[in-house]
Amino acid sequence: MLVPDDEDRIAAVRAFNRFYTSRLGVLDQHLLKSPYSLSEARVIYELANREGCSAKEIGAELDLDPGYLSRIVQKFVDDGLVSRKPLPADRRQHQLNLTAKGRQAFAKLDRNSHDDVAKMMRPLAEGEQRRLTAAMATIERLLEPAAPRAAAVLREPRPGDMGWIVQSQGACYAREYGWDSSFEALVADIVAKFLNSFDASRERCWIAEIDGVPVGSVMLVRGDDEVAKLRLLLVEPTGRGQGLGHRLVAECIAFARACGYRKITLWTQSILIAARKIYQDAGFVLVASEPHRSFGQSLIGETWELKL
Amino acid sequence: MLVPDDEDRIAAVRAFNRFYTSRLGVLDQHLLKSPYSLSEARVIYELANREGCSAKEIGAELDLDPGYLSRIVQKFVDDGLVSRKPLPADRRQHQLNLTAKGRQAFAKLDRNSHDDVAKMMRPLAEGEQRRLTAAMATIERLLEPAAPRAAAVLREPRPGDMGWIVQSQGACYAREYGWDSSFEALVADIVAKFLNSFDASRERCWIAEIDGVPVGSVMLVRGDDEVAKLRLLLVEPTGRGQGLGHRLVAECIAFARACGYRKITLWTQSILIAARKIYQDAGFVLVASEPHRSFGQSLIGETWELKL
DNA sequence: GTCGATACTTGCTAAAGTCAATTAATTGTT
DNA sequence: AACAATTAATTGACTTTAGCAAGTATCGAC
Repeated sequence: MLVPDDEDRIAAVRAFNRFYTSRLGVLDQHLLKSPYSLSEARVIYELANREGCSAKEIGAELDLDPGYLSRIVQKFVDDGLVSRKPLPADRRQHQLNLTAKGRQAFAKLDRNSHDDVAKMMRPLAEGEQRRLTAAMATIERLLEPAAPRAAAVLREPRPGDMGWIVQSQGACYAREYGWDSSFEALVADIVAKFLNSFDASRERCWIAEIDGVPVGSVMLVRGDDEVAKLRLLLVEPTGRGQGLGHRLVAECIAFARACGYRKITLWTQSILIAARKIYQDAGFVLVASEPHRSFGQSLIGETWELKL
Repeated sequence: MLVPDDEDRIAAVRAFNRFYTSRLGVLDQHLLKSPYSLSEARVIYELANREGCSAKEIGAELDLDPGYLSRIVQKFVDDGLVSRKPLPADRRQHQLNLTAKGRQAFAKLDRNSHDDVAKMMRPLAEGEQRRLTAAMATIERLLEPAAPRAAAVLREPRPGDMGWIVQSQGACYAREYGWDSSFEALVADIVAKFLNSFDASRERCWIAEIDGVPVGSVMLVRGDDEVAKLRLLLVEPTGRGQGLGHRLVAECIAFARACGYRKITLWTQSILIAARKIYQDAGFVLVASEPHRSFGQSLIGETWELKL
């Protein structure tokens, strides 16, 4: 069943399609002045990028009517852009290749297309260009069913990531549970302390990232020599549903074991169901629970432990 | 001059254009089975989304030949999809509107297009859909020449914004000046204190935002009853060059005046040329300067003051 | 060899789009 | 107010683009 959010996203995609249709139309305008139609240009492009392919291949790739394509190829042969030699293996097919003249024609089309795109990108600063291509790569990866989905990666924090943690925690818990700014302050305090008294041999932070965009985090910090604390576990909505929370916690546990801690503790709230489940699955057990009033809400705080 | 990186990005954009061309082609296939051509469908879409517009507007929007468009409209009128009534203000033009039948035709096209997009998105998890639409929004924002730089607005902070300040400061100063994480820690500390002991009557923070995306910030906090401190002024690269820094500082000064402070002080570094200029322009004067070693760098700290 | 499928070709046609000339109304100029 | 220039829309003549269907040669399986 579709919910309003789904509808919003569909509408957004359709708006983008309209936007990009006209954008591509603008870019194709150069072709109107060339002696080739859009289909012809696409055929030339395919020919330039495949050595000695058959008409069939091109037709399949560009989804062109075989009759229409046949005539296009015919015309190219007549104009001396394409050479056609019979394929010994199958004499119904021909091996098509661009001639020198054909490659020249391609080079011209290619240069025009290149320049058009370059012109479109010129007003953008380098950072903006990067964001543009990153966004395009994201779209391609998501919509290309053949391509593997972008895997989330866990990595060490980089400059700005601690701030990102504060931001995502502050925004998420305010949005989803109505917590007030004292929570964001608490998180800021935690990350400040982490940065200030960071002990690389016994403490660590991981950022989960998809397509170069952070979507989750967790921290393991020293309590005392025996006890580590797991803190600030969060996966943003965009990263949910692929086991990232589990991976982050698993990473913490593995690291804690390697460090020689005997126990991991953590403090969480009863209403955070998803997090609770992750802790449970990882072997944590609930050892204490008490109501408190914080972050503008009445909550039930819970302490969980995992013996290593 | 183009460097290899630029070329890579251009190639990436062109690859995306080819990819999305064929993707849009697939989506438009439904139209082949409808009684309307792509252009006709686009005209119907425009008519459905503008009340009583003229042929001229549509032609401009869709970049259609006036003769061709005239015939399309003619056909729609003949088929009873569109009503045409003369525009009193200019009798060369006509006001075009979809009739009930026309709206029905639109509804059908719209539904088909909607369903196609919905089908395309179905295999994606919710998080993936979010990333898809976010990526599309990024592309639109970057490429839309009409609103390339939407006007920046200054607003009060919202949940997550304090974290954003930490993130942007941490990332910017690391990238641009090589400052280490102790700086990000300092910022986290400052925002934590701000949130914890915030005095709404005498303290304030502003976020500069373009298109809903934060690009800058500043804070005015209480030193003592007479002296306010200006802190954490920053405009991200994407927001620079439009006087946002000046606006943020001006906002602080106005607020400080209204609060009855006698003086604003601030601490900055000699290497931050852009910020220095902003303070100078606003009337601040340099009152002290001393070298120090912080954030992994050798810096010259400066204290500036503005008497109110 | 026969049969069905495949790779293309050819003839025919319709749809889609362009161009130039025309009309009618509006705007700007002196 | 008269006149030229411009604009919105229309019309006729035309080309290009595209798609279908029937036809030909070849291939692969039995």
